[in-house]
Amino acid sequence: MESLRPDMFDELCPSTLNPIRFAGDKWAPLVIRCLEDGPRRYSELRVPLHRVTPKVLTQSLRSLERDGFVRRTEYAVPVRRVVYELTPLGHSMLEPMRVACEWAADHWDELLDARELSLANPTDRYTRHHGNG
Amino acid sequence: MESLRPDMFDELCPSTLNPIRFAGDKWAPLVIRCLEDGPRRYSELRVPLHRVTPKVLTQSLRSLERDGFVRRTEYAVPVRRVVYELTPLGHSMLEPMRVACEWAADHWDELLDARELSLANPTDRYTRHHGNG
DNA sequence: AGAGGTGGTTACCGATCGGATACTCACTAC
DNA sequence: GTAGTGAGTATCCGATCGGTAACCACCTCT
Repeated sequence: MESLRPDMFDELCPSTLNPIRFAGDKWAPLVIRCLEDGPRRYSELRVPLHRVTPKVLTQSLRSLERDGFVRRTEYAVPVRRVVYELTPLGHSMLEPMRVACEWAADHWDELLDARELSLANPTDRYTRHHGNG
Repeated sequence: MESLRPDMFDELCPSTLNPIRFAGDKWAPLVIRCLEDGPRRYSELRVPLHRVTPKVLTQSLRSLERDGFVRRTEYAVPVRRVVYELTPLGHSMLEPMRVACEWAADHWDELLDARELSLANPTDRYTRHHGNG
């Protein structure tokens, strides 16, 4: 299993633009993708998710744990070590996520074009009554 | 094309529990499903979405329009009539939404069980140090 | 002229979300 | 006994979200 690259998510569009969201909060889908290939330590997750503060990452992990997508295991020896891994339920999310990613790959540009277009021509819908019509 | 029933969404779980979210805001996926079978008027949408206030519904529709999922068409005669319909891009969302709904149908109970279980046994993770051990 | 319908808008409000910054506790290695 | 590491917490803050309540412009029908 390869280690997670720091630029794993650098190419992604900001998630506020994301038209499809899974499992709770903003970062949860990215966390799930990090765990796709096997268990990871907290500090490992922080590498690709370097823009997420520890508080927020913990929140996200706790929420995923509560929902049964992720299992948290703590080892105390020889040094403190906490690993997170997908449960079967978590794995089952990968399929719909894959479909959604495929959708995004196919249609992302259309969406962005629509946004730019609507920014360029704001619909001036209810200002008609200012005229003398 | 059948008219939309008022109880169309009554059986749905509150959307805060929804592990999969599409296209922007809270109500957007429901709006898309309302438009699945063809164009609908604003007042038609308000029937199944009777728990959504006009402000919020309008916001949702505007956002879907900006993103190119929905087309808004206004007719002034003989009475004011505004219809909303899915664009091809909007239609293309139905497929990933279907997959996500299938996922939910198959795994919803697991998720709810996990939640109840974690509510019943809150993980008392960092209170160990209160003891004498 | 007034009632009613259609498709909204505006102002306000509380809750939640995500982020910034700083701090902590347990443990190990030196 | 001090420094470092791993895995977080604590506190504060601003922005956004969703909701309530009230209002509005336009049209048609009677």
